Parts: sequence; structure tokens; C-alpha cells
Amino acid sequence: MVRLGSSWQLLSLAFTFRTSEFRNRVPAYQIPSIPRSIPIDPLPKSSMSVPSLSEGALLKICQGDNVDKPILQVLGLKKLANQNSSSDRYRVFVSDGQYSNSFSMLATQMNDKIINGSLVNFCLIRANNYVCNKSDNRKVIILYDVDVLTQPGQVSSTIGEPTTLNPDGTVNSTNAKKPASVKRAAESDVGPPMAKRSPLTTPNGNQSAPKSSILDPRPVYSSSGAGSFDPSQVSVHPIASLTPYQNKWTIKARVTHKSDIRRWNNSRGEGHLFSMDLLDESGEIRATAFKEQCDKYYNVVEVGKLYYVTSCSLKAANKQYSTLNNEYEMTFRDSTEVIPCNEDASNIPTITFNFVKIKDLAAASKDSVVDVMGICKEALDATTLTSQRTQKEFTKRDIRLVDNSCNEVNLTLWGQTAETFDGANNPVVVVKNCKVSDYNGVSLSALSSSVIQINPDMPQAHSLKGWFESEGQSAQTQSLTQLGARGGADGSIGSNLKTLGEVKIENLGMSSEGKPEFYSTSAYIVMLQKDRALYKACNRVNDGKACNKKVVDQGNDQYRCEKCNSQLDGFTWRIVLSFSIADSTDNTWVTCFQEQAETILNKTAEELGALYDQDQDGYNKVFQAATFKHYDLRLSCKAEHYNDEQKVRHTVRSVVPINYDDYKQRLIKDLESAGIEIPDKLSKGSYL
DNA sequence: CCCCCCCC
Repeated sequence: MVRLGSSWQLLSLAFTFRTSEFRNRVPAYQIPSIPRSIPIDPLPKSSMSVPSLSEGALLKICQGDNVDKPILQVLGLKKLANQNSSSDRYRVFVSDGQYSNSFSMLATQMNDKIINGSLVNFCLIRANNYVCNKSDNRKVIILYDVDVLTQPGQVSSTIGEPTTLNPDGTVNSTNAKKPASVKRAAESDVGPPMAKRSPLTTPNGNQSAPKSSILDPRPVYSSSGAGSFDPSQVSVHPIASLTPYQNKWTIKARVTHKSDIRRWNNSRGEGHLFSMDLLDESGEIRATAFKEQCDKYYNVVEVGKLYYVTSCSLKAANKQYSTLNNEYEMTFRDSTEVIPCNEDASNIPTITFNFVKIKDLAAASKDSVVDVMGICKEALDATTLTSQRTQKEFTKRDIRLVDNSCNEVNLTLWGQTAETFDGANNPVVVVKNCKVSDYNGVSLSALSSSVIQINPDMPQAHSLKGWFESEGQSAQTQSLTQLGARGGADGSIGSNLKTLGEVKIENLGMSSEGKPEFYSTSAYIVMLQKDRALYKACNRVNDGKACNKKVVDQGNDQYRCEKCNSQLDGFTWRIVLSFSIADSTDNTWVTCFQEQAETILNKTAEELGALYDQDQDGYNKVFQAATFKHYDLRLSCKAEHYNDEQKVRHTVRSVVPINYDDYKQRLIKDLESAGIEIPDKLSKGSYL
């Protein structure tokens, strides 16, 4: 009964389909899942009657005709091998009673109908929304929205004797039935007027399709004919159907994001590029234009507008750098064209937001990507910094957002966005795709993929503005971003709280190349390196900043600083302290500098230098006294190379004597979450 | 062919 050829597997390899879920940008409180109980589609009142199939619909669809809501029978379902996709995909064998087609796919948002048992073999469906896509030489029908018209078991056999369509959507002359009933596209009375045929646009010959009058493929726009673009000649493909294996296609999509032009210069060469995000009914994809294409199209493309885009190269998207819901990304090539589209755009979605209330950011996991809307309560000035890591200069600006959850959060803007931001008159700021960071508690950081809108004309924005003007600006609010809230500069125990054993097991600091990772811990100092703890430093002040680089003692009260390239009469003592910290799980050697070292040794660098010169015994006692003290520490760690060997260096960023109230509360919580009951005699209540 | 998103 169900005819499953070996091509099932082939198709599953060539075909990819993505869900409309936004993967990789799912905070902890928003876990996508398939609902467990889904109501079965409402049935017609006369539930025992079986509607007629739309005979011939599948052939028409494969020829490009638009058949309105055809009624089809499901003859088979096959779950495809899950290729790292977040959701199962089903291939459907469908029949219209006259023809059957084994190259149909069920959009994943329809999966619930299979899971709840309503979409079963032999059932009848109405395809409310579908597309027919040409993938290589195959016609693939994607069923976006179907209603199941029969109850399970109501129909238990194949209706009619359908002829299987060829993979390319054609039918062989020997088994073609009732061809007269199949109208030519141009004569069709359903759907929009179709394009005229041209012999030049039938590229694939008719080897497998002798009955050419019926079986000619639809005209396909050829980008080789410069300036020949005619939207009416074009078969528009859904973004979700694009794969690297197709050469010629056109999408009709809205630009939801456009990056600045960025320049690069590395070992592989130099150049410049911009990228944009494209959205249609079926999905989204990022497109990048390099060099000539960047110059050609940067000014053509406007955010929010619709374009036909043709013939880019597709390659696997690097999910590390994109939160877009697509396995692929596009690269412009010479033959790519981007043509503004002024047609009706009602079916092309506009950018959508999935706003998270500021209050709820406290529960969002670090590095998740969220959309936020808030009133800009304050905008600090833009400042210029130099990255320690890359030595590149960049601009940043912190702004403070508040919403009607009466919570505030800092959002950091970067680069051009930071420079041009205008926070005057408390604008509504909408930001799509910003990163949740644990800096100073909870804060937000814009990404290059962030879309920022100021005072957008949206109902929620107007209502937020109204709230702020009427009550918000004088309301009692609380900020999630504050020093010390979670791992702040005051050293209070903070976010990313780890035991030393966890830090090692998790290889903290090893993953992100050269970029420090921060963590907090409570530990004892068990051993200090007292030799080489001091160095003589350059005391020159340049631009208000001390040089502090190590100087060479010339022996005649003269010191040489290579950094400043100068001879000095004096120096200042500075401390670089190495010590080992331990908790019940492990121990770690860490480094700390001047300020934190002075806290730990309870001496200033100058005092310690004097002891070093004049009182060896006193110097040693300073280190003895510092041993076996218990601290709350904030550390950063990153991998560094020491001749071929990779080691993680841990640096103390802040240190305060342990807060035992906090510490015992954490221990009690840990014990309880491990399922251990706290005996009553410990009067837990007094601790919590 | 980029892939930086920086601050502690």
C-alpha cells in the first residue's frame, strides 16, 4: 500500500527544514517544547462524511499553479533522520486521488497533529498553506498548514488509483491519466496569472518527461541576463527551502537587520563586508556581501523593506556567531541581484520581538540573547577604551533602561551605535538580540546583530511611554545592575560561583581564546610565594596614568624604564603576588596585583618594600600572617601559552574577608538541594 | 573571505 522507494533517504539528505522556534536564544525560563495535550482538529458536523479529493491538484501544484486549499489523502508518513535539528521532520506521501507525490514535507509546526494521533495514514487533509519548491530536479511540496478532515480509522484505504508523480513533479505519458483535466498555467482559472513560457527557460530538457506540453518546468529567472529581472517571471522560493544544492532561486524577503560595513585584515587577506538578515513567511537567513558586492548593495538595502534576492551561495551557518534560525547562511556572489520589491507585502512578516520584562532578566542565564523594551532613564557619555586583549580602540556607552516591572538594567552600546545614541527626553528603546551578561549583577550588552529602535511606533512602546510619564519616572525602582550585586568590584560573592574543583573540571578559561572568564569562590590562602613578590616600577605618570612597568636598576640610584625609554632617579615598589588558594575540593595557584595584594598582606607596597630592604624577619612575618585566612574572591582566568604548553592563569580581581552569613546560607542551600535534611537543632531558621 | 561584540 504505501510505496516507499529508496529515494526517501536521498531526500532526507538533500532536504532541510527548520522550525520557527528561535534556537540558541532561549533563556532558561522559556524552554520550547511540544505541548503534550493538543486538541484534535475540529471535525465537520457530519463527521462521517468524507470530502472529495482535489483530483489533479498535485500535478497542478508541481507545475506552479496555485490550487486553493486542495484536499489530499495521506498515504504514508516517514520521520526523517534527525540531523541536529531541534525538531523531527516528517515526509508525507500524499495523493489527490489521481496523482500521488512522495516528495512532500510536513512543516514542523504541524508535528503536533502526528503526535496527537490525528494525522494518520489514509486520513484526508486540507492543505491551507503550502509551497512547491524546486530543489535540484525535484519538486518538493512543503505543507505549512493543514487541517485533518477525517477521524483516525474513518478512512482505511487508498482512495482511487493514484499515479505516482516523478520526482521532478512530472508524469510519464504512458501512465498519465486524464491529462486534459490539467490546465496549462496560463489558462488556469485559479491563482494569479502565470508567466509566459519561453523555450530559453527550460534548462533541463525533457528526458524524463516526454509529454512536454504538460511537463515543461515553469520559467525560471536567469540571473545571467543582466537587467532582465521581471518579478512576474520569477518563481519565489521560501527561505526555509534553500539549500546549498540549488543554483538558481529567488527569495522575496524583508530586511530585518543590516550591519555596519566592517573591515578586516588578517593572515588570509583584507577586505570589507556587511551582512543583513532576511525574513519571509517560511524563515530567516543571514546574507553577507563582501568587497564589490558590499559596495554595490550597501546603500541599496534598507532595513524594513522588501527585496527580491537571487542566487547567493549557501553554506552551513556557523552557529557560534548567529542566533538566526537557519542551518545555512548566504554569501553574495557576482551573479547575485538585490531588487527592491514594491509589491503587496502583507504576507511577509515584519520583525518580531519576544520581549522579556527587565525584572525577569534576573532569571535569564548568562550569555542568553533576549529582546528588551525599556525607557532610557539615563544615558552616560560615550567613552573610548582600548581592549586589553586586542589592543583595539572602541567606543562604549552605558544606558539605563526601566520598564513597568519597576526594575532597571544597564545596556551597553558599542561602536557607532554608542556614538550616535541620543538619550534625550527618555526615549523608548527597543533592542532585539542583546546579550545577558553578569557584569555588575545583571546587565545587557548589544551585539552587532542587535536591532535597536528608538521610539518605535508600536502599541507597547506608546503604553510604556505613557506609564513612564504618568507614574514610572517617580516610581520606586530597583536596578539589576549594581556594583556588588553579583560579583561586583567590592568583592562580595558573585555570579558564576564555583568550587575550585568545579573550575578545574569545567576547564574554565580554556574555551574562549584569550578572553577571560570570571568566577567567584570562597577559599583559604594556604601558601604564598614571598620571593619575587616585589618589583621596582617606573613612577612616571603619562596622561594621568602611572607607567608601573618594571625598571632596570642601574646600580647608581638610576633606573631605566624601557617602556618610557627614560632614565629615572627613583622608583616605586609594586607587588605581584602568587599564592595558592584551597577549598574542600582542590587548590589553585593564583596571581594578584598591587591593590588586592595590599589587602591580603595588610601592608602597603611601600611598607613591604621597606621591610624587604631593612627587616627580613619582619618581611617573612607579613607572609606568615597572611596564611590560612578565608576569603571571598572574584577571579578571572584565561588560557596562556608557556612554550608550547597551555596553562590557565587565574587572576584575583577582588578579595574580601569571607562573609560567613552568606557562606553558611549557601552551604545550607547546597545541602538541601542535594536532598539532605538540616537537623532541627541547627535552627536553620536563624540562618536563612 | 567575517566571526570583533570589548569593560570586572
